Amino acid sequence: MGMAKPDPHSNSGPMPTEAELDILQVLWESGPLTVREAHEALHGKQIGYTTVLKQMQLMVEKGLLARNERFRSHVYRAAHPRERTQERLLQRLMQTAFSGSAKNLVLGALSAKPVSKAELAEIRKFLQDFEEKP
Amino acid sequence: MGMAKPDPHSNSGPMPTEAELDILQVLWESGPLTVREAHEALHGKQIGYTTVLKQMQLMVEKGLLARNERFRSHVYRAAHPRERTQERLLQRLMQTAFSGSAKNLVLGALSAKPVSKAELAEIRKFLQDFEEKP
DNA sequence: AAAAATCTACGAAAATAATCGTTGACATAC
DNA sequence: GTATGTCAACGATTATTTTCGTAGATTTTT
Repeated sequence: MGMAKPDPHSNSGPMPTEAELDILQVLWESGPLTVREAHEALHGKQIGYTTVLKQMQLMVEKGLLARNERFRSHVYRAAHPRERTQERLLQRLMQTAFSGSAKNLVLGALSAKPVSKAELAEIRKFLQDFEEKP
Repeated sequence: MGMAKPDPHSNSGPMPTEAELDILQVLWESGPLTVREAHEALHGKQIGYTTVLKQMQLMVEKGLLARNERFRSHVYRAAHPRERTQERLLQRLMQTAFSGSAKNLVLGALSAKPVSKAELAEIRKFLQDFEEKP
């Protein structure tokens, strides 16, 4: 029998798409926002206001965002904490591109972009805590 | 002025999609294959033969695969080494989900899946080499 | 050599993602 | 209170991805 692979999809809710991640990103960074505010935060992307609106409405249906309709301008927030979503995306990438190897993913990430000394130190500290309590 | 962000898209060729990665995966692992062989390697996915064929043909057009037509059954191979593609995918994920922070991505990966002691050791060794020559 | 199997090529459908215009409700400014 | 601006809702369009059926060429089996 083969090992059962962890399936990041089957967990609650769908994966965010590329465009959806742009929106989640600003919500994670700024906290709850109206559509207008989110649209402004995304102005670099050259996206129409109604596009962002529609996208955010769909994301509510998908369970990616939650919204408060108490005010005339609805206020949207990410339905899940950043870390949880990041983790699921990593699981998927680990499966689809790294054959499930966390080690290779980590090494790849370290090669993909220069990391500052301070950050390297943090990573090593984390590794240490990690080995101490298995 | 803001920093110019590295754009993993602008590099040569498009990013592989989800289904395309399944195919690349088997080619990276097994070396060059015919469509039939690739299809068999993918039998767990319940995909039709012509689907895989078409997919691989499109991937040649996109520059993701190369093929040798010398034989009746064309032989396909990945156009780029695994590491290169992995790196580009990581760059993208780092941008879209981690605000560009390699450190957070690495820490996330370490949390996302338990890593064996041996692998942790490898990672630490890599980190060490890394700090020595900056 | 006829029949069956195995390929590629091609077209097009189905599914998913991203985009925006228009409308009507409501609010604010005049 | 009429005009102007802002908003959510909805429908539709376009682009991209995934899927497969069918046809025609070539090889293999009988």
